[in-house]
Amino acid sequence: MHEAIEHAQAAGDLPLFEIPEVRVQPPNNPGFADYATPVAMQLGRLARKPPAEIAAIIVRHLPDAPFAGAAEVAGPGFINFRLSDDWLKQQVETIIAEGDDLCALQIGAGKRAQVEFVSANPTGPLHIGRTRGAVIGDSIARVLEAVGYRVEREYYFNNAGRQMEMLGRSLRARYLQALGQDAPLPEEGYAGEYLAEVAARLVAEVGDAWREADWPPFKEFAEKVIFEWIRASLLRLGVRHDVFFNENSLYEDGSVWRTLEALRQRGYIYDAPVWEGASEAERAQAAASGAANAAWFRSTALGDEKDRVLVKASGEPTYTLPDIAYHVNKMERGFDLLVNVLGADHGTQYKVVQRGLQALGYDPSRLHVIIHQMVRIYRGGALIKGSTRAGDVIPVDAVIDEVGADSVRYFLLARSANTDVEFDLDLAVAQNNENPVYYIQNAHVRCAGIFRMAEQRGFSDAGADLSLLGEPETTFLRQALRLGETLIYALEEMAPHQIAFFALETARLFHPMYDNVRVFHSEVPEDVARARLRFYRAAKVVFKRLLTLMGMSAPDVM
RNA sequence: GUGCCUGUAGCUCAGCGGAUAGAGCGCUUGCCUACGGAGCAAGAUGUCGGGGGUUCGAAUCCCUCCAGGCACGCCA
Repeated sequence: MHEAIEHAQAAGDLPLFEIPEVRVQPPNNPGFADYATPVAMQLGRLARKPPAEIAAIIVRHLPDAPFAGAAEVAGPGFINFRLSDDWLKQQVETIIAEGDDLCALQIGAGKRAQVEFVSANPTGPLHIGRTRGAVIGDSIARVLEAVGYRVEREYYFNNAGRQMEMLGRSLRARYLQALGQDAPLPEEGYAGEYLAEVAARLVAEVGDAWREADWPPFKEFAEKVIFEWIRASLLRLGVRHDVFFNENSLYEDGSVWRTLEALRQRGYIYDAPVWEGASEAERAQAAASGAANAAWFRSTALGDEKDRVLVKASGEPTYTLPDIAYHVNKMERGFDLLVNVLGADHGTQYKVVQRGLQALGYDPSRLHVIIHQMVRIYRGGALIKGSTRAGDVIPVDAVIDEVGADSVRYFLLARSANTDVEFDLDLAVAQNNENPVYYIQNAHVRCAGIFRMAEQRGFSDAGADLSLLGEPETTFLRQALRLGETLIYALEEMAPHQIAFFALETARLFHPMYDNVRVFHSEVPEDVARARLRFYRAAKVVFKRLLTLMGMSAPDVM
């Protein structure tokens, strides 16, 4: 397009002006065209001609391309394109040749990306909200891989601090209870049943030898077992992290304090009992309680509502300081692209980290954050709510047991990260046609079925003449080849749910066609059957690719 | 109260400043002796939360109001 406009300008058909970005995209209504561009209307003012006339000029200057059929002007000035049918039919061979790398792109070739996701502290089993982050993170990682990046999946965790101490103390109580002792759970301890499970395992391993032990060994044992659980749950969903990054290492290598020092040198740190913008009442209260100095981050200088404490009066850093140090660490590791998947409940916290990076002279836009909204679980129409601490959360393992890993992945993926997910267990448990997972997977199963039949009959697709394919097949191919632009869009918008919608649309085109385009039928001549079989080999590749991109299985039978 | 997210068909949700706003489920009416019926065909269904504005053009961008969610700790 760009070329055509330049060419038209060079030929004097259009006046000189700076050419804006040209969008070519499928129209809402596929009846109009395969691809269309409203560029002539955009140019109306710049070129001082009616859009329809501009469109006609551009069309005259369009370069030839093997895949394009005729371009035409329509409506108020749209330029419409059709893909050529011959070219589409030949794409069957391309699709088969590309196989599992179908529509792989080179956008990220030679570049490294890191995706940080899940990052749950090992205080309890993986629950559904974190699982949403797991699915989004792993799916965007798969998109990045598809467009050429080398991707590292990272999990950041903290196994020190007050929460982990509470975990150790809680397990200690459960352990003593398992030994028949009357030990109350600590206040604000972890009350979930799962710790009783951990305690039972501990008793099985050490008997009553730890009866007099303090909380630290209990913490370590709980951490070990819970991490095993979390990793196992993730693995069931096809999620595997390359790096588990321990917050503690940032203390060990001194980078936590170095980060504070760096901020201080840049004038972003001050020591005070209350922040500079505190109200009279807050000051009076602090003075009355004799509060000592804390180290404050002057984040208000970067647009924050209030300054944030980085080091408490006790001398301990808050969670925020190591978090900034961690992101500095990531910035320094030389990735070309950093992605961070967070739940909405961490959205505010993240902004402080972003300002920390900014204060240290980093460009915070190098770090792309996907913030996803909450998952609400319903059973029997009733909302199930709770916290890890209270222990009434459903571990995702139970959900996987009920509906299967593929369904969990699909349901958590097939929504924009910006919207809440209503996960209705009753609905998801019902394995009927309300579940789009089966609709998509069935497309793959049906392709596999054709090849089972072909094998039985000793029929091969070798030497197929693809020109015998018909209009339903080219319609399907037209859709399938949009995978490439779907990947680009998912990448640009950091919106992996696009893949889920694309897969459903593709299956939606497949099933009606399958009914009409039979391979083994008395009225289908052998050479047509051969071409169609070849076509279904490509279709099978398409669905395998789509399901794999979503981290789902591509079964041959269900 | 402040910040972020959301409001689109009966329900769950897509929708990238462009043409007649879409899909799944549900609903209505049909179809099936064929590679897996977890199927197929046809149909009905909309004040895009309300109101202003910008634009040749707004569900999309801006302002405002209403409604819901999340976050606002010297917790992590």
